[in-house]
Amino acid sequence: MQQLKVTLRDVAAHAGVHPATASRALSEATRHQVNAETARRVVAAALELGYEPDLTARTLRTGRTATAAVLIPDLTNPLFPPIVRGIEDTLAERDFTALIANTDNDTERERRVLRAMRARNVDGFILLTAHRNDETLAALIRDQIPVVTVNRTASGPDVSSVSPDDNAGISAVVDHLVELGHTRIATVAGPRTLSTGRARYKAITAGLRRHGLPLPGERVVFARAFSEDEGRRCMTELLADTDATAVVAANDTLAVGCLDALRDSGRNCPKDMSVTGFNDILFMDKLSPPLTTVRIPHTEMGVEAARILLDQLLGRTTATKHAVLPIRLVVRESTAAPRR
Amino acid sequence: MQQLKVTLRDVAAHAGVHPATASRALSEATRHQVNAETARRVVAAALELGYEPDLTARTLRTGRTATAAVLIPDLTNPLFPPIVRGIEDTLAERDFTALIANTDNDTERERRVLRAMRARNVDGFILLTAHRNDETLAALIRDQIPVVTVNRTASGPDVSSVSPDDNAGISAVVDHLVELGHTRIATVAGPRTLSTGRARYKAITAGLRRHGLPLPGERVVFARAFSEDEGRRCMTELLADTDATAVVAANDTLAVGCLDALRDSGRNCPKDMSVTGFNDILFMDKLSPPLTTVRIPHTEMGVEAARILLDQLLGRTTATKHAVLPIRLVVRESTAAPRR
DNA sequence: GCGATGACTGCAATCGAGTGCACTCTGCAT
DNA sequence: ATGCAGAGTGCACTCGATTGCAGTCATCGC
Repeated sequence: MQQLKVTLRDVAAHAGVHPATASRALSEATRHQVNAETARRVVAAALELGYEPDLTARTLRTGRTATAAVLIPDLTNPLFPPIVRGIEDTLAERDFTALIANTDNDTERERRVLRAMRARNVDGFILLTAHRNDETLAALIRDQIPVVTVNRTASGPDVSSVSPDDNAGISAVVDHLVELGHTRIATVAGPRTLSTGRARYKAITAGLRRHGLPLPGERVVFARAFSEDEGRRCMTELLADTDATAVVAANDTLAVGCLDALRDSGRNCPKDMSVTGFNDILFMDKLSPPLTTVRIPHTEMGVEAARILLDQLLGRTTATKHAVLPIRLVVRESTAAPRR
Repeated sequence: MQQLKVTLRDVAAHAGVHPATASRALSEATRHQVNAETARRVVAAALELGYEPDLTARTLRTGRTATAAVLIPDLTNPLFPPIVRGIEDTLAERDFTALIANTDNDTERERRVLRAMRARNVDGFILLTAHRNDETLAALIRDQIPVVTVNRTASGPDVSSVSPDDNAGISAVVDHLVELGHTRIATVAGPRTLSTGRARYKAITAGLRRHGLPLPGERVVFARAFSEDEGRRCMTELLADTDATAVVAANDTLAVGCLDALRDSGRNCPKDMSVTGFNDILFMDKLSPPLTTVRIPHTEMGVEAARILLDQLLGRTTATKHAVLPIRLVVRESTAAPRR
């Protein structure tokens, strides 16, 4: 008959020592303060009783929770689950837990989440929600709480970050389209308040310039969010008045909306218009047509972010680190040579 | 200059009362024990200082964490994120938090997760991982910890559950196919160790029988897992020797694999073979062809599960409850009348 | 005028683990 | 023999909020 809750005192009693001694014997760091034979007895007793230290009590005493908060815009967006898994699995290796919260890009909600997380004494934060002037981020830095941003970065403060190589990705896309013979290339750009939106937009202008190609204003539409609806709206707007033969969307979700708009307008992709995405989220290979896009290492990004955070939490380093992970162009059937 | 950590003693001092009084004044349930004017002063002080009670300390004392563990097979499976969001949002309304963990359908991993969760003193569990003889579930029930299973159920013990109406869903699918003129209907069934696999398989045999149609052994293949690979394998196996004109897959993921296998074999869906899925996960409307499937109320399932758990945790009831949520057949383009 | 009732409030213990400090005891050097 | 170092333990307090119990004080009834 296993007891419902085995406490340190139980273990100590069972081993015939004081709880303090038992505590020291059970912790790797303090074991040397205890006689080897005593330590052995305590460990044996702990094992026999099935002792699991109460994390709550430990936290109250030490102030550390072995927990990291993960703030994401919306778990339902297929970009995030693989990243979150990478984070969770990596944290778990060190017996850390992730607390996930969705902000829906809503400032008010984000504030609430932040308070809730801090009331829970989380040790650090992983933000997939950073925007250009991020008050959450600023608050964390002010209070010296370890943070890592993933995918998106913020301007200003020096914070560890993990992001895909936006520049290389967009460059590859542009090169690919130019190689196919496109010269009139348009873009559905992401929101300028998000680093991914800005970085990719800049990369497009740079990429086209490199090939001596222009990007006139009428070939650029900025989405107000990374959503299918916005993709559809932007594409429709472009279609109203453009001679472009290809559209570079700032991410897959926008690209999916673009494909919808093309279909609705009776146009064919890729015959009438090539479309590209970014991220290569789930099922992009199953669309009609399968989407040419830029594959980013989703899980790896999560893994790397968790590693960086753990390095800070375990005190192995305090230096900020910026990881830029390699991408790969995945050519599928949404891109083809322009008609004539 | 805000203090880094405002404690109850600070609030008490600021209001000129004892911490015990402050505690009582701040809790809805004990406020009546305190003089109204005193309570007002305490509340004002708390507000002014920006006091947030330390959840860790509260937990240590009360044994309640306001936390629910959510065990899912794999967050990366698009079926789960919407359910999890429903859970999280509903828990948040009562200031509860969800702790999410992935088990990958691996017993060993599940055991580890269970221990970790219990060390964290979670108040209750929501299991999306239940299988027929579930030892995790059994352990929780033995220790009288509140549990709700979602999507899948377990055999045996009486546990609260939330599931889609598998029976009605498959019935609707069968009716739809029969109406289109199909008489030779095959199935890629789910694993028999999972309730969803069994229930839907039974529903198919029942549905066909209702129409006086047979389901001979050569028209049934059981998948070993709900994966695309298994869908592909099962469909290939069926194609080797069948005169069926339609395939009912036990869920969308299997159906996606079926579509792949059909394409690989040079066949056309729906002309050569109709295919149906179950769940209507993300992007099923964007496949080629868009998948006819059964839409289940993902988010609602999560919401309902969280509600049931909260009812138990807040002591509003101890009765188990079985919610079966309504489904809706979504006819798209992967089903059509059989060729001739 | 005195006891009783009840409304408030404070005291002190508690939850379980961790840790600074002090104490004991052994072994060794002077 | 005395002193000292150092290993090993135990004591007691801490973390912050909650709560059973007891104490204070005012009010009311008789």
